[in-house]
Amino acid sequence: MAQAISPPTFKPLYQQIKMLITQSLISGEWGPGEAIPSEIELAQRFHVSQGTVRKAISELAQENLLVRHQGKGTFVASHSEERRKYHFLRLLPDGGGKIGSEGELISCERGKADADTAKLLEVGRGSNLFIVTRVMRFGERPVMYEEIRLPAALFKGLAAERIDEFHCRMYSMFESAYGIQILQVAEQIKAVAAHGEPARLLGVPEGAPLLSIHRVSYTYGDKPVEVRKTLCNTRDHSYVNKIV
Amino acid sequence: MAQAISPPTFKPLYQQIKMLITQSLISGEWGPGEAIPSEIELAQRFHVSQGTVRKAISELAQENLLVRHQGKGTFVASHSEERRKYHFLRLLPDGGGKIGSEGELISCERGKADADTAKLLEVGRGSNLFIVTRVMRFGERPVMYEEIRLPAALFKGLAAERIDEFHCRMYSMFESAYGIQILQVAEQIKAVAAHGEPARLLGVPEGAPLLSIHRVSYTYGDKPVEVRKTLCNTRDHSYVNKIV
DNA sequence: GAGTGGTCTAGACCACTCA
DNA sequence: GAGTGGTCTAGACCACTCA
Repeated sequence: MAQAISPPTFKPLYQQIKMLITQSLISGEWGPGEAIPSEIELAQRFHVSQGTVRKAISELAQENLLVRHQGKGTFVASHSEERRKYHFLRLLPDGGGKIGSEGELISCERGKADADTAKLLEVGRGSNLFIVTRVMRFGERPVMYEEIRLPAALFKGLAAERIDEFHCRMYSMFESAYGIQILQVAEQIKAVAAHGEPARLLGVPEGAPLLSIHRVSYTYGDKPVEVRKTLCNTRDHSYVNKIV
Repeated sequence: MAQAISPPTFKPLYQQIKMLITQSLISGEWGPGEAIPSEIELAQRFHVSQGTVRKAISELAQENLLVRHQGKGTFVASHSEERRKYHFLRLLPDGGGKIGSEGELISCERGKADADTAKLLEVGRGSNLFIVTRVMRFGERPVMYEEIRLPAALFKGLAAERIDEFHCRMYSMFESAYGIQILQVAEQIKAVAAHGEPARLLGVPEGAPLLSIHRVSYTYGDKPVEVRKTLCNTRDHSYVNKIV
């Protein structure tokens, strides 16, 4: 580990360390919320300097795989942390104020992947899926209608009861019940006209404008694990985004 | 500079260096696209080690104020760089493919700030504004209708000709003609029903769903300098967003 | 070959946490 | 007071650019 090979395969040491730490995260050597070994211990384990470990950890912290706390240690990121709980929810009430969402499970069914979904989830066409449908309320009003598609192979034995229990904190449930960490989501947003069942559940007339969000969620190694289609009534809420 | 004051006002050295470099950027000591002094020179100027300067520069590069090029030097970010040109445009064609937008100036008028705009731009209510209206086309079709409000105090002598010449590369024009660097934008997105002039210009029927984007743009020191309201026809385009 | 930023080390000292 | 991550230094060597 002390030397890196040169010409075509030059990879900085700290990136190799980054990959080794990531491997340990994937293998579950340290679970969500747990502390990883100190920088000094890791430096000894990998036979590099503390500075090199630090650089690797800093990048992993920036990518939200790890969380550093001065004086305490470095911890595996978890969706049960407060700062992470609504991290992927960008729909906020216009008045400002807190979110405090609750929801209602509509259904949890088995299904097959159509061509589009199969491609997005990188599974075979016709693969088994769970399809979860729910409505989220902020305050009194229903605001979001969601259809969530999950590969059955990764979510073995997913039951409506489990969904119902956890469905407001779905990514926490993915983490604790299936060991799946959502790290990144990619969204495509459009304005569409309301119709049918979703319109009825959201309490808006046919043809009313709704925000449509198509999301693909990724875990370690950019592996897709969820496809989610959301329809939002943006009368009193907005999707907020900051571009830097 | 060698020592930092302790108890209540502890600020790391590299953050003080960061602020000094930012001051030089604001004052225009180095213009957009120009090289700043090398790390070694800056270390000598500020009487700190190269590592401390490096840490300051790294953060500024991450915030897109600077761009580093190994072997060449560190440069002031500019909107004429290829990587920055469409940085704040998140509406992309669904098929993939290139953007290549062109547009058409509808009007460039003087106006007064209403209460909302004044608050967002942090200017007095009733302050002078320029209000630019335009339609952007991607390919043949009109896709976005935009109303852009700019404080007249910052954009002295803004003329319709200048807008027309540059209006597809507005932030490049802000930079070169007015020395204003857009560094960050905050957006609020809703689905709304089309009506009136914008509907006509976008060629959609009354009531058709459109994506509404309210943007506030910020320059150095989080100073707001632009309010922009956009209506998008998302039939063949989507607003894309990646959350990490 | 000279100059730039990028990596890596070893070591000092600091701020913070917890017992 | 012991242990953690955070800052800062000085110095070596590397990859890359350009003339």
